[in-house]
Amino acid sequence: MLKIGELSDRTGLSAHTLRFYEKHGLINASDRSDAGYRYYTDADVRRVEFVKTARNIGFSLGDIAQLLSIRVDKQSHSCQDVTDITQHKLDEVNSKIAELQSMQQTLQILLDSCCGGPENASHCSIMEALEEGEIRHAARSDTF
Amino acid sequence: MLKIGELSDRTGLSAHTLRFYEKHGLINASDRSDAGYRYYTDADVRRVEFVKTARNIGFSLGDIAQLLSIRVDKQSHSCQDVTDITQHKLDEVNSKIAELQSMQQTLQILLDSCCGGPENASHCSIMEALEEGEIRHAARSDTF
DNA sequence: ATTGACCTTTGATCCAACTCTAAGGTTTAT
DNA sequence: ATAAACCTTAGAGTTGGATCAAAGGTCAAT
Repeated sequence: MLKIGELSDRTGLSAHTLRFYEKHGLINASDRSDAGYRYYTDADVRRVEFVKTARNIGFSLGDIAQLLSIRVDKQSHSCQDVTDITQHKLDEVNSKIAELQSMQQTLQILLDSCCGGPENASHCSIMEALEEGEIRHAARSDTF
Repeated sequence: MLKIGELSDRTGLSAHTLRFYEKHGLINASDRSDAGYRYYTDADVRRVEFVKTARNIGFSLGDIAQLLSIRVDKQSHSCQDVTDITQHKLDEVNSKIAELQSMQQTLQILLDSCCGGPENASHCSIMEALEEGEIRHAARSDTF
């Protein structure tokens, strides 16, 4: 049985983060000491590693909660349940990429249009473009 | 002279947002009524439009503050000052894209590996991959 | 003069995913 | 027995960009 600090060492997640995940229902200590110390089993370690892997891929904590609920009862869930979550995430990622690529293009065009030199900015074409408006029609949501 | 609601109508930014931008030093009313009502000039409208354009491109409010300080005294700034900000933003966007593309690849591989059908998830290859760990080594920062 | 639309301010709330603090209790090794 | 290193909790703070609420003041038209 591991204490939280040992689980932290083993997984690379801080004790703070482990408690935070517990508060959000992702993990749980299998046992507690009389004084309330959390004690973790190997199964708990595997669960935390699962969470870590999913988080590294980019799943949100909400997604991970869903994946975990499938994990504990695989019999009652289908592969489609799993691919639905995965596909949804992929859709999110793809639309984010599209948005960023639109920004990227705009920024590159601006950079290409400007000398970037030590001349004063009175006739800087980037500043003029910003003044003009009408630079792009791409969607903007919450990027940065 | 426009009141804040009229400026809001004209720019499409809410009065809330305009006050918020003021609080963060991006804009300012040219005048105030005795009662404290904000009054805006055409020059103020142009400044707000500048902010809007820059924000649409993806610049942060901090970036925009820098661009605005160049805008009010172009003589004292060089094109390089402007391209520095723009290049920095482009770098940010590019690294974000790279990160998302890495997620995209991983998610696509997962999806390709799974039947996605109504079979129960006991041998779902996505679940197995998450269980295994060792899926990817890409950087993760704050995506989503 | 009264209605209704507008305006003012400060400060709270939201999102995600942590990250940290304060104030204290426990365990372990010497 | 005491000190170091650990653990506990509730709750606040962080980031960025808004968005809203409360409680009240003002303005234009009737």
